[in-house]
Amino acid sequence: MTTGGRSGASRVDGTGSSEEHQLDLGSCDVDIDDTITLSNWPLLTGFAKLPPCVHNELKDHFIIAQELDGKTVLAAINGIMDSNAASILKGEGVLYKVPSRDKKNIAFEKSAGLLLGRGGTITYDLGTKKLKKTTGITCVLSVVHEAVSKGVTVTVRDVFYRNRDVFGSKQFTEACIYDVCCLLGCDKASLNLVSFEKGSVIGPLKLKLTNGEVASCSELSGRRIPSEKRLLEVESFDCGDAEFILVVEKQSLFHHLSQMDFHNKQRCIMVTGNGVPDIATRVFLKRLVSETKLPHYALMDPDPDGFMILCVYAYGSANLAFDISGLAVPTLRWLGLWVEDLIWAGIGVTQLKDVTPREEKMLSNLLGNKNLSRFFPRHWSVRFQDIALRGKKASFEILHSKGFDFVSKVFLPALLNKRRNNETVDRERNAVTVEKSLRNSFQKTNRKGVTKNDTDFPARSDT
DNA sequence: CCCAACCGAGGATCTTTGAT
DNA sequence: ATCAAAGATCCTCGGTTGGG
Repeated sequence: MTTGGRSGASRVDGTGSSEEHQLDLGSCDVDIDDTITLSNWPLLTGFAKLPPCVHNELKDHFIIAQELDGKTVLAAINGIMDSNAASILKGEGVLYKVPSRDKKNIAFEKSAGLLLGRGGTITYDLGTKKLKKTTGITCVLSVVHEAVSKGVTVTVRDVFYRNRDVFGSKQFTEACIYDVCCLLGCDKASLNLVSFEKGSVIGPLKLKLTNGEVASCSELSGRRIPSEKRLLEVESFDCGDAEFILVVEKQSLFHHLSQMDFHNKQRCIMVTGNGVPDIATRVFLKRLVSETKLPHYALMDPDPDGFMILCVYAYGSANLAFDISGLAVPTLRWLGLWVEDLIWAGIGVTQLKDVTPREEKMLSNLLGNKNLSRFFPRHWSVRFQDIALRGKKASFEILHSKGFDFVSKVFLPALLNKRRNNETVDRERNAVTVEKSLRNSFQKTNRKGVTKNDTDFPARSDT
């Protein structure tokens, strides 16, 4: 841990609008201007929360969702409803003052990911424009009150179907739920709201539960990552002989690798969120990383969606900026796939696909987000910009043209070795070299108009 | 084909500001 | 005080992933 050197830093103004903010941590012994790594981030029980001193400093300036027990949630809801009842008796209507989740109210803090500022507040009342949201929030509060009182958990879907006419759509239901989280200052799990179990995990990992039972993740097709609420029942992780954690973008690759027994052969714990990860997967990964201290890598396609998903894992999402209960993993390393890996594997650049207008926009937004992009490792920026400039994307599926077991038996083991050997190399210099070699290879390819088959890629050992 | 998660874009609507 | 333009905010829609 490092101290100080920040005493003169300007403080966040509380409006949530400061882009170049730095926090004065005073006596706090974690300098949050440095990347908080696993070695300087104290281990905590339960969810991998921020260190208390950092949490205390941030909570004055940002909305930080906390785990609340049922009693506190009920008391908060009762308080809000009492206040509304008094307001109605006075002839005024129902109203909620909710911290604005608008993107302009979101700042980026390196140690925690994206954060929701305390500055903006939206008042939802019975006016024509706000009526729908006000009704929606009331319905969510009603369902949550009942669920917490009875000690049962409900899904977003349950909330939607109970008041279908009010909500109209699932997206709107979700927005109302997130507003209630901001209103009460807690996470979704504290409201006894659970999501569909979306993520999966496989590998030599055992989950030790609070009731003494042990759940193994080494089964053939892996194990569903439990909801945030049920994750509380996991007391500790036993990672056995695992050497690293591998985050896989999509289910197809996860399924393929697990079928090929990749996790056992490479001694790794594989996690997937099936595309954009849900909250449970992000909480699970954060906790796994914090408690096992294993190196952690991400396998994402070199396309705008892959970049977006990578950023959601590493920095969090704007939509859930209020909930930083272990959602961002800023220490995540992008293992691949990179375009030069395809060339290395003997795949021609002519096989790359065009980036669609939607993806173009997504990429320019990622790169244009100064709040976030200045924290990208340089080699990420180079590769993001490269895709944007070239207008071409790739995916792991291209590698299947080399045979179905090529990825798991030849390509990924070679890629892991390559990256491990490069880990000590100056990454900045590496990125520049990569940039130059990419330009050269593509220029050659364009000149010749044919596929370029270089490389130092190892010959297949099997056929 | 519909569902469940997530995301961003953009049109619609409301509010604020400034000119007259 | 009125009106138009600009800015802010809300919310629907459509995109990704995968499952049943």
